[in-house]
Amino acid sequence: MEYGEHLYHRLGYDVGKHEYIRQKLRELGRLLVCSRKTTPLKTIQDHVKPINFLHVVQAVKHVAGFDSETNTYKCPSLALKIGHSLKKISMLVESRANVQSNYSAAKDARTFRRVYETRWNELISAASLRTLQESKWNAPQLLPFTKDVQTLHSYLDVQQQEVHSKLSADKSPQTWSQLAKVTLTQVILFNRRRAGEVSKMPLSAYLSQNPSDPQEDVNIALSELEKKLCKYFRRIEIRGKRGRKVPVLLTPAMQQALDLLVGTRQECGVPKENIYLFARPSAFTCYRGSDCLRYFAKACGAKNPESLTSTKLRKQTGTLSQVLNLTNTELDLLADFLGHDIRVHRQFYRLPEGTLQLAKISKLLMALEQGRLAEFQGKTLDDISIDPEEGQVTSTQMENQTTMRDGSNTDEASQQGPMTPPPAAQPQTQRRQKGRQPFKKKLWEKMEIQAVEKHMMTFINTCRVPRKSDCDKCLEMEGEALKQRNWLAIKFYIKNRITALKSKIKLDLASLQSVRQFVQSFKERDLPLNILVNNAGVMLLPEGRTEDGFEQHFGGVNYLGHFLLTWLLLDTLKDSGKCGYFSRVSYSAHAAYCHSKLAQLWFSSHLHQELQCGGFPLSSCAVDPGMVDTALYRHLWTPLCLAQSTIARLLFRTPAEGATTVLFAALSPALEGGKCGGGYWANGHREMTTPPSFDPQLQLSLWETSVQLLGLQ
DNA sequence: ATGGGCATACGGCGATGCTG
DNA sequence: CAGCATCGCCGTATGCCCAT
Repeated sequence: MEYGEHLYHRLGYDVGKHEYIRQKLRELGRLLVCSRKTTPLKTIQDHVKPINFLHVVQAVKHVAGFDSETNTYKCPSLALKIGHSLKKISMLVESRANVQSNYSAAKDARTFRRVYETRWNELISAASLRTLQESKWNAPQLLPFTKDVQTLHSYLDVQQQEVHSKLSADKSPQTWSQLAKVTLTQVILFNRRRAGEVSKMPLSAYLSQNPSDPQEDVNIALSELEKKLCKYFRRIEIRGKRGRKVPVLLTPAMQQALDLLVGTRQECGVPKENIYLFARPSAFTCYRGSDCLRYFAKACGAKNPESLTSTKLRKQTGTLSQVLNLTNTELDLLADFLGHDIRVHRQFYRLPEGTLQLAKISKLLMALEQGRLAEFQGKTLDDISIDPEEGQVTSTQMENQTTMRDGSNTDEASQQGPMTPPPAAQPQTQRRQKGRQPFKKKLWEKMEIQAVEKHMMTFINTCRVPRKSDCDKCLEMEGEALKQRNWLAIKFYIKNRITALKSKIKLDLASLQSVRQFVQSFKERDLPLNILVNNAGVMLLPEGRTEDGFEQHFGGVNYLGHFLLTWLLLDTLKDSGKCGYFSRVSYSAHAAYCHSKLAQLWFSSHLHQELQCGGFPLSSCAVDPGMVDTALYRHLWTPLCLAQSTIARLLFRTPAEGATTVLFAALSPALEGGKCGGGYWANGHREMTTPPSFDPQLQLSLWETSVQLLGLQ
């Protein structure tokens, strides 16, 4: 209940949002019902206690129809939404407990949230999101045929004229509603607005529209062309998503129809109290745009009416195909461009959606025109303002029409906010190139660096970029020293430190010097080392020697490099207590590769024995990840490469699968204490290897040879 | 009534620009 | 060139709303 109240206080001012609140509560209700049936949880409060976390996960999975076999949900979004709600609730519970000085309860709620944050993704959202993704793969987007859209347009035009004259003669509610529906559909289609928004357009919005442009300052910024367009179309503004103002353009034909509709409302039995422009006679509601659109899509005889009703497609093609007589391919091209520019715009300009759409299309059309736009600008202005509605646009007129859309769009765009790019075509593209602001560079003072290091050293050492909250915390604690910086500066500083660090600790196993350097810089950082996975490797390299003069497979990447690395790091490993040393063994017909792997196996085995004798808390084992499809095979010849890429999916394991065995060996508690170490692991369990790999004598001699070759001890 | 879409904010990270 | 600062693109989380 409290949750509902909370929502109500936030959103309750708007009756339209009550449905949203109800919906949230219903979701929780379902969860609760399910929990009571399948788990010991009885109240919603129980759901935000950390002890019950796993029960909650169970219940959510159940209510969302989780299928453990396929790892998918029947309704993934429900699971996600419940998660969000639970998080909110835990916060409410915490604040309530705090107000009541019930600190243990508050702590419980906090703990729950922490558990939630770390585990929810893994247990619930990951699978949900994947389910959602997958369902999208399987449902290819339906694109409407250009022709269908055009059919619909002309059908609507005809209908409108017919019903219009009919209504003029016979003022019956039926005819009125027909005209209302037709016009509604036209408006939606032409403006590619959300059907819901247009349907709910209030009568007052239409009546109060001001034909003379009310915004003088905007007017000045417009070109002649754009001014004319403003006069040609009438624009009214309605409340769209998030209460934003959304413009709706009306063509003269629509205006006529609407005028008639408004004029005959009373005669046709529309109640005065009905506030909607597209009202239902003898009711207080309005027609629903989606219904009308669907109906006319069917009625107009389009080949593919379903795709016409789809929001997405209507959005892009509605206006375009009416104004431009585009062929199918051209339209596809447009869509491509649009798809790309959407993101660019959205991220850079952060425009409200309505504006964005207009700006997007204008930019896209400009790109299409490649600067030819200027030639046509103004020249054919009169043509455009006279009959863009005819629908029969000749090919030579196409550019002109384009100009027109551009004009009207930028008109809208420039009205919406200061962030909108200027209407002119050319500057817009160039601006992006040189868009970077000049900045002042402030050297990081010693004092500042110390202050940051004091708190953020762990981030630097572990190569993790701190989050906003981390940076804020640091700022708070070192407010005095860091008053010149903001959180972003700290983040960037640390990020740069990390990149610098990374470039220093690059490791090339083929170069023994690089290995030594790496170990030195690693030791300087004074970090613990618990697990060492020697996993790099190349195979089927062309004949060659490393810079130290060894054969590539054996001397470099696959064996000696690892040997040296492990040798040098052994101290750190021993200090850090526990260690798994792993060498991978992959099957391969190629001799050199095979031998180097065998060498690793021997080394691994011998190392383990040494470690056991010395009584160190370390173990070492060899792992075969199987034939993993990675860059390991990149040295295969090209034809083989091709074959590999297609066959790979059948034969090889995915990298993730291959990693499983390695991870198992690295993390499994079964390997602690070294009793089980030294073995050879494959497919998640211990396997025996071929006899030569366990010949102690051979192992020892390899060991000694390696030590000699590297000049150790 | 209910599942899903969509916009947005935020965070991560490689690439890249700018300045001393 | 090193070191600071940004950009550009992507993915995830979240809140609101729509379409059926």
